[in-house]
Amino acid sequence: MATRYAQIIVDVPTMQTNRPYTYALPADLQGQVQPGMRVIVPFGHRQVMGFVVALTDKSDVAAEELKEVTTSLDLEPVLSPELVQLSAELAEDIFAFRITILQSMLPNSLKADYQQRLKLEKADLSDDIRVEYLEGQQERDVKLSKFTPKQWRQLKQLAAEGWLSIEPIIANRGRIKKQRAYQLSADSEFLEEAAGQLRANAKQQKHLLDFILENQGQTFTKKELQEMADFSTATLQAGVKKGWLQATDVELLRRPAGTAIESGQQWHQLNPEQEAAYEAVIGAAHAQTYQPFLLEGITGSGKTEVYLQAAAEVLKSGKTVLFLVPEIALTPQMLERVRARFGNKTAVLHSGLSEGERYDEWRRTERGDVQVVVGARSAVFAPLTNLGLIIVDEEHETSYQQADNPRYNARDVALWRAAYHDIPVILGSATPSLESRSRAQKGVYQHLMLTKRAGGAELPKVEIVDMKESMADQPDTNFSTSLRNKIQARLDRKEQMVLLLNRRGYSSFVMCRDCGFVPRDPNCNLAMTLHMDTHTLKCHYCGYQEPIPQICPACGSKRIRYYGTGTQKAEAELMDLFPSARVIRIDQDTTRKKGSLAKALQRFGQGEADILLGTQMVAKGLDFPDVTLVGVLNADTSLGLPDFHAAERTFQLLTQVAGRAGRHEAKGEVVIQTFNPEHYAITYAQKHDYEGFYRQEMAIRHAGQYPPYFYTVQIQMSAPEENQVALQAAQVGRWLKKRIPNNVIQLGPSPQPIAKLKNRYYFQILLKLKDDHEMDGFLHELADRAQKAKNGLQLNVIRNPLSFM
DNA sequence: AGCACGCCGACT
DNA sequence: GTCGGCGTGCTC
Repeated sequence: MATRYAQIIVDVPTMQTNRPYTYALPADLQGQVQPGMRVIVPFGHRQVMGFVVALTDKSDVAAEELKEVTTSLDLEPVLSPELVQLSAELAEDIFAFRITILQSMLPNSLKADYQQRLKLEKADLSDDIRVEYLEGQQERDVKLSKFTPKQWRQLKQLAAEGWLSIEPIIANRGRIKKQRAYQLSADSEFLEEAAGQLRANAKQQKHLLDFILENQGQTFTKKELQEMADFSTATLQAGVKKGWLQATDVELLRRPAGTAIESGQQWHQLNPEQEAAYEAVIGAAHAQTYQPFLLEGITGSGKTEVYLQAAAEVLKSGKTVLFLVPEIALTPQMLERVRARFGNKTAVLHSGLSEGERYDEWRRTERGDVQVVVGARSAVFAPLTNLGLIIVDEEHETSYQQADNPRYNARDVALWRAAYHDIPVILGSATPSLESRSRAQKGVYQHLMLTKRAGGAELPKVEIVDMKESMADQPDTNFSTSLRNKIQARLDRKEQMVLLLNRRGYSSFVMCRDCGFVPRDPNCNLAMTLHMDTHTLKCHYCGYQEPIPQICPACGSKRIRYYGTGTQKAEAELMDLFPSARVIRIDQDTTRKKGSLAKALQRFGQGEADILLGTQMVAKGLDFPDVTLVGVLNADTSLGLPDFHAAERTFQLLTQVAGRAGRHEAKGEVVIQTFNPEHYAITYAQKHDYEGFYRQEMAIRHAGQYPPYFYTVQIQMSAPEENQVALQAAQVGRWLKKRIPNNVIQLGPSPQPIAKLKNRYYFQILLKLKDDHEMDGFLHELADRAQKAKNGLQLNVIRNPLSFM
């Protein structure tokens, strides 16, 4: 088939260019360029990178208007036909630019790096210009942002006059790490002959020849050769000269640290419930049918064992497995468990990797060296072909939806990919999202239940402490009498504890007792959080910080007090109450450094501390056998958020953290401190009753016309000027109102709960729809029009947002 | 995103 | 008269 034209998505993320452009393929690229490859094309007045998304043999653009593809960046496609197709549908679905999706499917190392190569052409160019632009060199590569437009104008002028040349350079950002290697000759005759001719005292060379004869035809890196036989560089070079071996470069794959690569660890016997779940999944896998399963299993019921055994079975048939976990649960413990089963066949893709490591893991996957990919959100685009099973652990986690553009939800992408490959997908959770649970109810997903804890361990007893009473008795402490006693008992028995406080920092805000002044940050207008270690007030949204005021800036009073409690303050109080206790604190502030979280958890796991105190991080995916007490210092933080998800999030968090206690022989106990002891999210968590919570919350969602009874679309608008957004949001609101059918509910425009962020003001309109896509046409039109809006207005359309902050 | 085209103010 | 300010529109 003649493939003279290529449809190309260019690397220009704007509304107007969000479609394929047709290019002619020069003769030498025909048959070479394939869909899924990156190419360089002339676009407007410059060269840009683009993705080939299709090849055609005729064009609907007049031939004289067509330009030719300049060159190809790849010899093999970097994206499979599956991912190319996915990019189109996903872009449409989440109102994102297709180029942005295509880029996020690849590791950063494969992103185009645009540079300009400046080259001196006439030696007598004036010195100050040479210093300014070339740093005195003959040739220099610089990014466009290196100089101002005015400087570029001058450079172009100089180029036009022939002083220097400017040539665009587009390259991959990442470099493949190469290492010197040697391929040994396989010509026995030639080698024997060479051996015969050696001088008697050429010991080293004799040694080398013997080695080559033993390992004919194989390739070793230089490092390997030197480790095995201690050949000197000179000896090897002599060998190369004589043709005994050949020097080449091999790709060096950087392996992330922490690899116990011993596959085939002992498998656990499945209990009847696990067995049933396993069989259902395997049945669908063998039948090669698309089937989503909701695996609802209480904490400690052995969901992971079901995942791993189903995965193993699928691997046996030669297919591959994609295993998604929330970033926060991607702990060394978890990876260890997977690697122990699948060893070298595993690739890990997560944000803790360096760019190079990430690229290498991606390439191992792409080349077919691995059969299992474990990773967080972005791993859903792993270049696995021949998929046999997809697993989404903790499917309710909101971190599966990316917080900024493109706002894809990895769980939904996983479902898409499973449908594409006609394979099963397991959505697992102890506390499924209402959306998934209700789909299971309707039979869209097959519902699988695990109701028993592995090894017969019991669910921990949960005590609720009313903090209104505790505070009345002893207003100065965050630790109720009950919790204090239980902590002391654990310390006496040398058992471990986990304490959850869902707020980092020292206290939540600072207020003047006399005039009520609360310091707010100038960018977001939010109350700032106190950080005692650095003696600053910080905004947790934009990172702004300033020193703690000694006197009130508003009234001059010295009576400035701290309200609310963060992890820092709780830690201080803990040390005060239990001076002998060894405490490890984990939150964003203590674990910012790569690997520090892993280290902290490892220390706790080895019993180097009694108490693990932290934010949400302590609730997810950790499994420490010796933890017999879990304390939630304040269960209300997430309950009070202005978001209809608040109860769901609170219930999920409490259930999860409660599950950390008594996972093994030791019996566990949980204490939940709260100002809302009667709230159903808390009482159902106390009873470990997901189904009860589900029924009640569904009734509330039904009454309020919220998901999962309705789909939602959030139209988010922002601008640097408050009255500008307000004005334009009102305009958008009127525009929509005229167009929505009467079964669609429109709320707003209204200021967002966090109305100012990073010097921009936010407004939103919320649409509630029965049919997810019925407004798509208007919404695309709206996004298109907004692009042309003035006064710095930005408009985002967010389908089914998981948070309204 | 760039860059040209095009229409109004302060300068050799 | 012209240089250059940045609003508008297009890129196969």
